[in-house]
Amino acid sequence: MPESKLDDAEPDRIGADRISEAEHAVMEVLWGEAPLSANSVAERLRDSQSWSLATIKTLLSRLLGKGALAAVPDGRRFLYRPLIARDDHVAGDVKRLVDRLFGGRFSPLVAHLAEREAFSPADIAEIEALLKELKS
Amino acid sequence: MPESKLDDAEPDRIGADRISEAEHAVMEVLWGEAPLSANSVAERLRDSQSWSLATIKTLLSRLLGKGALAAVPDGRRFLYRPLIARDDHVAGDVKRLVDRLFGGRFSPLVAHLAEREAFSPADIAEIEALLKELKS
DNA sequence: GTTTGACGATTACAGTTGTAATCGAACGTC
DNA sequence: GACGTTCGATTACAACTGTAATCGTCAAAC
Repeated sequence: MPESKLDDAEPDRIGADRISEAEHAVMEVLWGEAPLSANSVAERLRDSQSWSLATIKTLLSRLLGKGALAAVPDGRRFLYRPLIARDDHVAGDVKRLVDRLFGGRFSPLVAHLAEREAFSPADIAEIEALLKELKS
Repeated sequence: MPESKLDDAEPDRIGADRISEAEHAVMEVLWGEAPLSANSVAERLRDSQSWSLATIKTLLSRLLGKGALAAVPDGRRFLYRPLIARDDHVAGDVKRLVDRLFGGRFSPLVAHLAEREAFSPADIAEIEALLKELKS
């Protein structure tokens, strides 16, 4: 039998692994600016988190292991760069939540938001504009 | 100083603990029908999950520990009943996701959904109806 | 009344996550 | 060229999760 195309049957495709919350914070930095050294990532995180440099390096390693990052050598260190698009990752997370909480349907999520008064009038206007564009 | 109103400063309020994915499946059953014995919960889950009864009992215990369930004695066993409202739990989960992925703002989430073509025309109509009601 | 089930409680155990300390190799400094 | 510094890599370790097996006890059936 001929070798499969790298399409669906391959479970270890890029970005397949889950990204944890702490890891996400690291990805967020690199989605904003890349490639960066471990130190630079740490600098960018200094305000929002109080992690030791060691912790951040652990997270970078794990993200490498998960295939979420690439590391290109730069002298004796590495520069890290995201391998997965932020948008794809976000879509996956949102989908998992919607599957779990809303039976896989998206509009009940919006209904939920509406009911819980999460929308300001400005939000509503914004969303209506979005929808209008979708319809056109 | 007078005791705080049970408002924001109290971290160990009901439902404070995170509910994991497997636990959520159990809660889902009990949100649909309660109180139920461990066995009944297992029956309701037999289709969707392939967990041993022991596993489900573990999950029930953990949910008890987290304060998400109450167990009322019924003869020599217990009947379990949710202590947290599904809607509140969902709201918490959604909020965490929105905080993590969309800077805490909800409309970007809707924008994301719109961009990723998650909405059918029927969805769009539904959401527009929702928004119209919100404005009224 | 002793065996057999049915229950909850306790214990198990590997994988993930949060959070690091430590190790070993290379680099720059004096 | 020995010495501290700087990296990544390895190891650590507790909490949480997924997934059970086992234990002790009470009740039902003989």
